[in-house]
Amino acid sequence: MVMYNPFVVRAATTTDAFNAVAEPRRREILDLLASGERPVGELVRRLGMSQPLVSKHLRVLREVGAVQVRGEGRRRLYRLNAQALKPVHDWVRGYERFWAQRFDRMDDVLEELKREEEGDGSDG
Amino acid sequence: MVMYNPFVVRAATTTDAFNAVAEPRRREILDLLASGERPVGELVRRLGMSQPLVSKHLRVLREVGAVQVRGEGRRRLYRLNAQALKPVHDWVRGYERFWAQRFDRMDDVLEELKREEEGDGSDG
DNA sequence: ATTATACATAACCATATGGTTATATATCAA
DNA sequence: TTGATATATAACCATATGGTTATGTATAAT
Repeated sequence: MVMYNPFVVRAATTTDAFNAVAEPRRREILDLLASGERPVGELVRRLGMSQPLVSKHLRVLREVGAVQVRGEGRRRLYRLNAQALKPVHDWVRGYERFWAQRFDRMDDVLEELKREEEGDGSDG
Repeated sequence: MVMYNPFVVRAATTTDAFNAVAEPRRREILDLLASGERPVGELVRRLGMSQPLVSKHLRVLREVGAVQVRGEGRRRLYRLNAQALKPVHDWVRGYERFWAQRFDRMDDVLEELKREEEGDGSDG
């Protein structure tokens, strides 16, 4: 009879690449930085979010290493550090075979289609 | 002078594959289901989490389509539906080139190593 | 020295989240 | 019918999160 401690220190969730990337606006930021180093102000303008919000998201991204900063005058230039996203890539790549498989095994494809047609009927 | 509405209906965050996958225990569940259909009880035993918690996570996974259920007697058999993870795969794949590049451009590799050595020094 | 710009932080708020315990519901066994 | 098993839900709680409006801090411009 295992006891499940309540409220035990919850592992901070924003502290890994998966969570950093879970937030759509952060993905937007990364997508923008993918084309090159950018100052905060430009992100603000191009993404249409408030400056503090952009800064907050950038902080999260910085903390997981997905971006790096460099000060230039009064501006801060952020650049992508894609290495930090590799864990996500690696993990999800493990599932590649599942959608590749569909083209290998015809009967699975048919089963799949049949199921999709029926709907899963599992809600409620 | 754009006004940023406060507290405008926040897009439910658990409602897409990215967020479903951001939670480590949900990844564990998926990883387990990758090897085949499993009843809830087995997930509970193998993962050592409480039954209600597993059910809750399964619900989230179900809602984003990452798993599907099938009732068999009093048990509910869950199986992976990896298709739902494809958006994550597709997105992160866009960044592949960044770590592939490291082997193409030697000077970038060296720069990268130097930076890693120094730490990013961007905190505070 | 003063003002303006660019950005980061702080303080705050409503809501979402992960977890718990207790309970309801459906099936199987006696 | 009664009881046990398997799972889902409800109710609840502490904390994390995304967002806001100030405000602080460093650099540039006057």
